[in-house]
Order: sequence, then C-alpha cells, then structure tokens
Amino acid sequence: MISKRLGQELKMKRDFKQPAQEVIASVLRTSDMYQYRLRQFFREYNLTHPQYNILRILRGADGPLPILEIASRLVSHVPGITGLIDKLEDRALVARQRCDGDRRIWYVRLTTAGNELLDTLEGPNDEIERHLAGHLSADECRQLVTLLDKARDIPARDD
Amino acid sequence: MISKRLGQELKMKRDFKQPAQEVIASVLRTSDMYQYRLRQFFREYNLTHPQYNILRILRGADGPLPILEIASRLVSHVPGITGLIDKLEDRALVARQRCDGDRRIWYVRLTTAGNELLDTLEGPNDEIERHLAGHLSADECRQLVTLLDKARDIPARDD
DNA sequence: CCGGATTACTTGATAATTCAACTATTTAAT
DNA sequence: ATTAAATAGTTGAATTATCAAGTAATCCGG
Repeated sequence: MISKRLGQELKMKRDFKQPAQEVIASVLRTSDMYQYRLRQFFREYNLTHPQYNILRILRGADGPLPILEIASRLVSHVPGITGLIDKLEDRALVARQRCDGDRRIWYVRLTTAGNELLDTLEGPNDEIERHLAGHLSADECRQLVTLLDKARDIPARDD
Repeated sequence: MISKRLGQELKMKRDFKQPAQEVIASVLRTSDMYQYRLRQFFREYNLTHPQYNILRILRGADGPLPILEIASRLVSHVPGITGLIDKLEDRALVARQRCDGDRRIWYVRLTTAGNELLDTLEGPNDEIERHLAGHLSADECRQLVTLLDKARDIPARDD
C-alpha cells in the first residue's frame, strides 16, 4: 500500500477543482488507512479502536466519568456509547456506578482488569503508533496537528 | 461543535506521549467530523458518501471501469463494493456490463440518470466542501495535503 | 408543589461494514 | 491436455454504527 500524491493515487483525470476538496479527500483517505491498520492491530486483543479509546480516556481521566462525558471526549459520536460500554462491562474491563447526587448519571470506571489490559497494550500500541506516524518529524507532526486543529475549526454557517 | 486544540478538546490530563499519537488522533477526529457532516448532507439526496464517491470516480474516469479498479480508487476498502454498486444499479445510476476479452471482469458505467444526479449535486457539493474546508487558505491546504501525503507513505515494517 | 422542559442515558429497528469463504474465469506449468 | 495457481468479483453471516424515539430523574416557573 504505497502512497503517492492523492491525485495520482486516485488516478484522477482532472485536478481537484478546489483546494478544499483535496484537503477533505486527503483527510478521509489518511484516516481510512489508519483505521484499517488499527483495526487489524486491536483485533489481536479482541478490542475495537473505539473500545480502546474509552479505556484510554478513563485512564487519562484518573477516575470515573459520566457516560456522556466519555462520549464527548471520544473520537466518535454519542448514541452507541451505551453499547460500547455494555461490551466492555461484559468483559469486566469497566464498571458502571450510579451517581449519588444525580441519579440520572452513571459513572464508568476502569476495573483492575481494564487497567491491566491497558498496561499490556501500552508497548504494542506505542509501537504501532510509531509505525504509522513515526516517519514524520516532530516538526511535521506539529504542523500537521496545528493545521488539522484549524481545519476542525469550521465557522458556523450563516444561513 | 467548536474545535480547540485536541488536547483541550479531549480534556486530556496528560500531554500526548509521542507526537505520532497526536497526529493519528487529530486525523481520526477531523475525519469523523467531515464524515458526520457529509453524511448529513448526502442523506438529503439518499446517497452515502462512498456511493457518491463511486459516481464521481466514474465521472472522473470518463468511461466504464472494472469494479476492482473502482475499489482501488475509492477512499475505502474492497469487499462491500459489490453491495455499493448493487445499490447504485438498483437506482439505475450505474450499469454493469461484462468485458468481452476477459469474462471475469465487469465494467461499471454511469447512466444518464447518474450523470444528471451528479450535475444536480455539483453545486451543493462544492458548497459543502467550501464550508468544511474553505476557511483554510490555499497555502494551508497545500501544506496539509503535502503533509498528509507524507503521512500516508508509511514505511514497510522490518520484522 | 404541580406541570412542562431539560438532561442523562437506553433501546430497538435499520442500515452499513467487515471478513472469510466461495464461484467463475483466465493464466501458467508440467 | 490437465492440473494448479492467480485474478475478478460475489455472498452471507456477524459485528458495528446510526438515528429516532423512549425512559427516568432533575430542574424550574408559577
């Protein structure tokens, strides 16, 4: 899966009509590539990438989080979180506990097993991330991240 | 859905451990954002984004293409193309025709209806692309595309 | 303290994706 | 010629994702 400039890669007859178009196509294609590799990687551990993200968010938070708080931090959209958490709970990687103050809220926390799984994954995960993006220099990474930050900052529509 | 730096956005307690990690997360998140918006947009036309891409690839090619050729140009992976094409064929936007020389191959071509749909979509699609990425300058677009090209150029694994 | 609005989360039906295994056809090798 | 291997595309089962609509708890205005 060797990558060239996207125009060649997709063998477009015409150039992209507007720069915006090429940006969007590039982002989507790059993301697809990452997702493909990450899926293969996490399959060995019987996890999907979103599931792994939930675990990592919980670890990063150092404490239980409300479900919607997880959803908002997740690189993905809301309803379906329930199912993801269900699955993690079935495997006892995560546990739900009701909030005392506000009984609408369910907190989710990492279990010991969840923590251990994250420990196990840490090395291999670092490795695959380095494999996927380690060929970019620190400077290129910074630029890319900055540009993508700006890309996500889409102005509100005036209509 | 206002976007800040990803570290804030995801309310990470710790910084990203390695630059590679942040790059991957940024790409995935940006892609999710685009996909979310594009899905909403194309729903009005009863199309998914992959379906639209197929139509556009066919238009770009100016002639029938073998199915696997479409798959390889598509911002997506192979088996499932069949289903996508089936659905487009059901709606008569596209037609299959067998290759004379090699009867394993099926060519797919745009029908008149498919062409017309693309015409209809052209304006609105340009508009949504400008909306999603039009706030980036031409120069930023170029940089971003160049960096993403490089990002996709993942070296082969030496193991 | 009553009713409507809001918030937090779940459900279930539907659609889209993914992967492994399959058919059909062609090419290559003995 | 016959078999093996490769190529092009399909199928179907299982998992995921999506969206609209639902429940349950809290808040808030009168």
